[in-house]
Amino acid sequence: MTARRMVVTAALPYANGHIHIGHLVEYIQTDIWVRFQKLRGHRAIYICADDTHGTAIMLRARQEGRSEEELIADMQQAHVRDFAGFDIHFDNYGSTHSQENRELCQRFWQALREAGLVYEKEVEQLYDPQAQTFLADRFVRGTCPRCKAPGQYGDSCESCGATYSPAELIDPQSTISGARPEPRRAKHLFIQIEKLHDFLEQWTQQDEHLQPEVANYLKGHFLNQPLRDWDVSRPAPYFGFEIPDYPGHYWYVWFDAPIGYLASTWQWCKRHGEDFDHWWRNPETEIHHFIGKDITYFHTLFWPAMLHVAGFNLPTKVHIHGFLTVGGEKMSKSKGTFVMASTYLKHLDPAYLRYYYATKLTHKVDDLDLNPEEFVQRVNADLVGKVVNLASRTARFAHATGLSPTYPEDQGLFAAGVEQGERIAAAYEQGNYNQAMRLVMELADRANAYVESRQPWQLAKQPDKAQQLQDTCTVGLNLFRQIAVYLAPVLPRLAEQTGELLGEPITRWQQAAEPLTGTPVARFRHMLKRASLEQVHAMFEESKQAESETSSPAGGFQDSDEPLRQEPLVAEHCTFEQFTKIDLRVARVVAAEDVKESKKLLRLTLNLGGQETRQVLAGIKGVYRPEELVGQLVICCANLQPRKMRFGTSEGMVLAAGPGGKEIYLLRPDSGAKPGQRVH
RNA sequence: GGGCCCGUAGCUCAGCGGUUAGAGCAGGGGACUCAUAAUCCCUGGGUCGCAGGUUCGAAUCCUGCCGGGCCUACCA
Repeated sequence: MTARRMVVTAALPYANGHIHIGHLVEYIQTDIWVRFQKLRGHRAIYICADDTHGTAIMLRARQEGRSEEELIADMQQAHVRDFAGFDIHFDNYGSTHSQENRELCQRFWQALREAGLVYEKEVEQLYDPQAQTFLADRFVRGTCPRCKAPGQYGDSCESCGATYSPAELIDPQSTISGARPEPRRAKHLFIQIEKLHDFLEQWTQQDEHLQPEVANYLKGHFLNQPLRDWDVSRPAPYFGFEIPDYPGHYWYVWFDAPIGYLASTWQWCKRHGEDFDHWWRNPETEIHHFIGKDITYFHTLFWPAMLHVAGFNLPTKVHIHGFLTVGGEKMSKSKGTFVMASTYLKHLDPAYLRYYYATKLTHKVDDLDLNPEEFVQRVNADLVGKVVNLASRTARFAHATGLSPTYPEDQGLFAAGVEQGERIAAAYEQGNYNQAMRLVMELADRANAYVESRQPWQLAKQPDKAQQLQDTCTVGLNLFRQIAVYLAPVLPRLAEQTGELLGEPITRWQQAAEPLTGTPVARFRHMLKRASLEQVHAMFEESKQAESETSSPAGGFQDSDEPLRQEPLVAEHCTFEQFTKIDLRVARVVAAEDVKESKKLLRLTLNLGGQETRQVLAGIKGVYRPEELVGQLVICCANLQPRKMRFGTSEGMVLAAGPGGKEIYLLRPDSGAKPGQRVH
């Protein structure tokens, strides 16, 4: 087997937030892959960095009254600590705000210029005169020009799905300062990526650089039409690298972020006396990117295009994974399932999560579900019950004697395990960790059955069976060690403990094929505690509390100012007269049904007392089920102009708070209120 | 609106054109007691979302429908 050389990367975490268990899917997946490759004797380096540039960082630093550099340094420290807590080992963890990255950006830029792909164009963008910055679409909120829903983002309406430009919003507001943004024209630089269309068509569709579903997606969605030019510059103020030949403008964060992969590799090369070109400009070197499906576009179109033009290695493979759900649902801050890495570590062993993710990860883009009951049960049944138990039930008997001088007859179990090892390795290589874990557990099952059949606890009672006892334990411990080698990429600590128990560190895959004999066995020590559902729930509980504490104090309740930043207070007063024009009434939901064709709507029939009813189409399907609403009292606007919608006419609206999506909270009157009563 | 993915036992999933559809866990019965109430043996359970089509043969390929998730680029 010739040693391969590979650069392996995980996506660069953004320096605007902490690492959570969703992020960890990727970092653990990548860590397992790199550890596996190293164990197999290949030269693989795990490269990552903090992604530090962009408007969001600039604004946050401003808000916290410190420099961007301070902010990103702190965040990097936190990230590195979180990763280390999960045994995620990077060969180099850099930052996109590094000298190496600046130089490399310059190199890419020059190549793009020389290829004639860069041109200047004037664009109109909203500008916040108070914060003195241009506003990305998501920093602008206003009323949808089509359906008049308030509080919509600058690019599209969550309520009716309309898309538009931020300039078309009614009463737009900056979510940063609350000021009314004004359209301003500014010059930007664009890259004509369409000129590389043929190259990208080829690269994405050939040689399995991408999973088939991803290749299809790109083909059907982007490559079937001209590729739009990519806006890669941002006018000052912006936190990033200023473009040397275009003063006052900065590279857009997505331009310099992937270049950070190279910059971080370069740092590693400098520290180890390696030749950078050897790692990034050499057809023998494999480049593997692990990313989430949300950033597919950047890594499969822009990024190969940039590498191609600048003359660096193209990715050998982009491994794309899905998102984490918890209990079948999106992670939610209010439910406490949005768990930070540091919170997890306070309650549970990192090995649990590494193993659990491994049992769920495949080469596909599918989402991965963390089911709390299954999590506990899997970890306990597989790791504690089957694997660690093997050592636990044999090591004690072998402590006094050590292992037998020659490897005993074992009914071919060890040899079968060696053979299984090739299947396990293939599964790891393909990213089918779930399959690898299943194959390993088969071995553990067989090993436990072996111990059961030899009954070492009976042998121990009979002095004349000492040799049989030693032989049985020698087999049991060697089978255990074989498993520990196969699990080493997932469970590095277990591999270490196994090395200590049997006196030989685990460093090579090949060790699984070389039984240990005649060596001492150390005193057995617990390797892994059992997990409990209570711990998992305690973790969720703390995650809930953490959410409300993150914000600035207001009175004794410490409510977050996040909602206000999302939807700033309306500056203009309304007169009492204006207020009374809105006829708000208590109403009872007398019927509720699903509007099948719609993603969001429920059809509610409201009774306002007596025979007075209103049919209302409410966008609350994602949160409320029809049956739970029937009979409930709500507040409705009774004199709202009826509105024709695709599924019928809506004759009013029910009042609710929250930004939308899963966060919708219906207003309900206190007990005693009667349908038809007016709200004053 | 367009697109991508998924829908197989209670749960998580494997199988993706060829013998009576599999695994782990959960459930039921038994054994054992060395081990972190761990382990071992036996066992019940599925019209492979629905409807058509292609084929000697379909969970597996094609079409449509239903249900779920996600994406929809100058957003990070």
